[in-house]
Amino acid sequence: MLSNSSKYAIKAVLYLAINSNEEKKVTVKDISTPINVPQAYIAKLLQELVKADIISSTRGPKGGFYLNEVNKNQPVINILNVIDGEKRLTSCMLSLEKCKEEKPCPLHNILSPSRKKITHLLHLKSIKDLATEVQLGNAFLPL
Amino acid sequence: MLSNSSKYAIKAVLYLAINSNEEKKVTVKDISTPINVPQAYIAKLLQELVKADIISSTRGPKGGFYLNEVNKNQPVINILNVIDGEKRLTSCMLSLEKCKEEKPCPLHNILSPSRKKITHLLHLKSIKDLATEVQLGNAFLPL
DNA sequence: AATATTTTATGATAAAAATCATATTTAAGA
DNA sequence: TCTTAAATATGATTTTTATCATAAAATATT
Repeated sequence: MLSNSSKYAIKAVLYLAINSNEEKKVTVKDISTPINVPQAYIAKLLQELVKADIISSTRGPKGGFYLNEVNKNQPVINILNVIDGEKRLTSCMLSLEKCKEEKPCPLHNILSPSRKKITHLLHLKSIKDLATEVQLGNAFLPL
Repeated sequence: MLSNSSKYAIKAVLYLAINSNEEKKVTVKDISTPINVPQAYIAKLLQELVKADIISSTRGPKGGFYLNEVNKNQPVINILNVIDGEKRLTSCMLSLEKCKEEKPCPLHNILSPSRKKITHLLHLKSIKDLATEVQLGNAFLPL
């Protein structure tokens, strides 16, 4: 459903949402262990996320990654769009170029409502929303 | 969402559902062009599907691939389970080993109902059901 | 029985995704 | 201003997925 990369990215962003802010930055080393993703790999993903303005960073000593208020209020789908591309969740399930509402493939008719609901929810929910669920104990991020 | 292989497999099986039966078999050559999948690739997939009893075949002259009544009445999800494995659509969206209903990840809570609906519908709908939609003109299989 | 046509079994190659490694740049603090 | 700690840029390697190729086995037809 999602690529490994975007799963890692979501975990990292949620970790930052919960454990960082402008005053308390997190280094790539300190994020890699708790989210259980190889350091060199997550480093690369974090760089992409910074470039796309999903997360923030500063270099040098006392530097690191963090989420500011704007970052936190972004919809979760932004992460997926940057890492996996916009089409991953919305393109035709049979990869038919001409599959449209008016000319749907056989799977389209059946599954389109559920798929739309998924992308809608990912637009609706912000990074902060998910982080709050974790902080309230309604959701978990084990290894 | 689905692998290339399972997309191809679904297209091939639907093609057979519409264009074959015990008396009218279809060769790998005759299926590859209309579904727009490389011949050598679809050949391999068809072999897997035969082995898993999703489709039927006979060798030699006048041989080919076809769907019998049992084949046609199988749920569509059988194709996906054979080609992509059962976990592709059901495993945790963050690949957390311990993500369960009682200990859900943040995406789980939000998206689980929609995901369950998708797998439920794929269980519910048979290959014949989808083929019928195409034959009635309610769905299409363009390139 | 011989031949031709088809699937089947097996594996080679190419492309993409995932993973690892490191030199360069930036900024804080002594 | 020097040193150190951090991100950034870049690219190499490995693994997985997708694609291609072909010899062997089976079966219908002559």
